[in-house]
Parts: sequence; structure tokens; C-alpha cells
Amino acid sequence: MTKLQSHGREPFETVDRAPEAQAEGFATVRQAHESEMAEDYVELIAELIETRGEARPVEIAERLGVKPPTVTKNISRLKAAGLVRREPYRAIFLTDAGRELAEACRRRHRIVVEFLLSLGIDEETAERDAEGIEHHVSTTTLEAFEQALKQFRNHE
Amino acid sequence: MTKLQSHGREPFETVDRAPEAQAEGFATVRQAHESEMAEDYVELIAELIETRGEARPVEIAERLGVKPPTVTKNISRLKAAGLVRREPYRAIFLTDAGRELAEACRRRHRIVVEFLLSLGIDEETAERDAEGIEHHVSTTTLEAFEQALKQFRNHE
DNA sequence: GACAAAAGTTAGACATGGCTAACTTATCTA
DNA sequence: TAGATAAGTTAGCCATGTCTAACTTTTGTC
Repeated sequence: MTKLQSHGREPFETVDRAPEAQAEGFATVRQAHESEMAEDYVELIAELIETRGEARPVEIAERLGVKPPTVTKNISRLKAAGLVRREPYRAIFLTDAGRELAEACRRRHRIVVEFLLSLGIDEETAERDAEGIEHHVSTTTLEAFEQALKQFRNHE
Repeated sequence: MTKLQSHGREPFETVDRAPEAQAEGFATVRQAHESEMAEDYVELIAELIETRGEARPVEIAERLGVKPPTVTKNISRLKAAGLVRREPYRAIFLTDAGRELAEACRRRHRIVVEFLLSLGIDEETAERDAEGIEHHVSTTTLEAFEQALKQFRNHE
């Protein structure tokens, strides 16, 4: 399980990556930021539909900690992106695409949270950090988290 | 090492957090986004000064994958924030505050990368994901990562 | 059913962090 | 040292995501 020393370099040594690789990394982060809003919203909408029966702007605003006009604007962006269905003044529904995205996000979110918990981190912190981390976890890393979780479960 | 079952709930169960707690979490993420630019820049500037002797906008632009005018604009923001010293058309220097921030960021970055590597993730992915993850890792989580790293090192 | 309260929208502002085009300054080299 | 090239800046544009103030629609209650 520990590849640490097998990379042929000391831990904590600064890696000198090719500038293009580094640039690509930052580009990836910027792209992630662009999809964060959509991901947070559909994830929350799915959660609200499940637990509350419907997703209402006022509730979304409260949960996200933003004001209602922000939600209105962002929901219409999601509508334009084909992720939600919606009539003015009515509740918000997910399209198939929205539901798929929501499912993927919720799965990823759960894995990140569980992984952090398995490190002994408290729930509040795990949830809070996961909110930020989840958008930057590649498939590779997510699989590694799942793998590590399995290990933890076996060894307890 | 595994607190997983001791939290008194099933793994992969959706947590129903208080709306305010959830909102606070999203607020934390938004705040992190605001400091990301500064952190990425000072981190990179420190790296360039160390490896290249000086930090030049053209190099920063190349490494971050942005255009030179973007760098100019952001550097003046950093200057306004007291993180860098700088004369027009000259190289960029860190202030004491900038150096401190850079050090903290680089340390955090290294820990995140090492931690991901210790999970068996390849270097390219580890670096790339760390770039995004590092800004959302609380002190608590960072400590947990360090702790886990120590464990891995002992057990290999 | 009318009216008050709650929910939602619209309009317009602002900061952030990208960009291109055009200009200025610095550096290199013949 | 002059001229070309590279580096850096300025101006002005755009999208994102937030806000407040004011308005409209819906809901709930008497």
C-alpha cells in the first residue's frame, strides 16, 4: 500500500514539473470551478427532493447561504444547461442529465466524506472540507479513496 | 486508525445537516476561492525565486497557463494586499507576509501530494489533484493527512 | 374572497479573474 | 549603438456569481 519510497525520491522534496504540466493542472482547477456551481445545485436539489419532496429556491438559498436572487439567476443557468426543468414560481425538477450528474456528485461526496471520517476527522470538518475537496478529486483519486476505505473496513 | 463505525451510523448514509451548518460550509468554500489566486501566485513566486533566481511575469503566466495581462493585473492585486513588492517591468519579490503565506502553502501542498502518493496515486494525478484540493484542506484535515503519512512510513 | 405574508423574480450594481489588441519598455544581437 | 525581439503594461471587453431594492406572484388565513 505504500508507494512512498518507491518513487525514487525523498518525501517532501519539491517536484520540478514541466511548465506545461503545471499549467494544465491549473487549467483543470479553473475548469472544476466552472462546474462547481452546477454540481452544488443539482446535488442539493436531489437531496431536497428526496428529503423534502420538492426543491424550492428559498430552501436552496438557505442551504447554500446565498440570497434568493442568486438562486433564481443560477437556476436559469442550469435550465439553459439542460440540467433542470422549471416553470417560474414553481418547484425545481431535475432532467435526466441533472439527475445523472447529481447521482455522480452525491456518490463522490459520500466517498470523500467517508474517507475523511476514516482518517479520524470529525463529522463537521469532514463535511465542510468535503464540500470543497470533492470538486477537485479525479476518478483516479476517488478510486484510491474507495480502495483505502475498503482496507480500513477490513482491518477494523 | 479506523473511527469508521464508531460514529454510530452506517457508512454511506446521507447526513442531514442543519441548514446553517451546510450554508457555513459553502461559505467556507467561497472564501477559499477568494484566497486561491493569492495562494497560487505566492506559492509559484517562491518556487520560481528558489529554482530560477527570480520571478518574472512571463514565467508565471506560462506556469499558470494564463496570459501575461492576467498576471499583471493579479500581481497588482497582490501588491495591494501587501504580499509582493514590485516595480513596473521588474522582477517580483515577496514581502515578509508573502513569504510566510508561500511557506504555509508549499508545506500544505507537499503534504497533500505526499498523502495522495502514499495512497498509490501516480505523480501526475497527485500533483494535479493537489493543486485543487490544497485550498480546501482545513488544519484538522491536514494534520490527519500528516498523521496517516507517518503511519504509512512506519509500516513499510 | 380579500388581504397579509411569504416566496420568487427582475433590474442593476459590483468584484474577480479571464481574454485580445495595441502600446511601452527592456534586452539582445548584428 | 540601432533595430529587432521579447517582455510587460494598459485599456477595454466578457462571464461568473454574488448583492440590494423594488416589484410580482403565490400561499395561507380570517
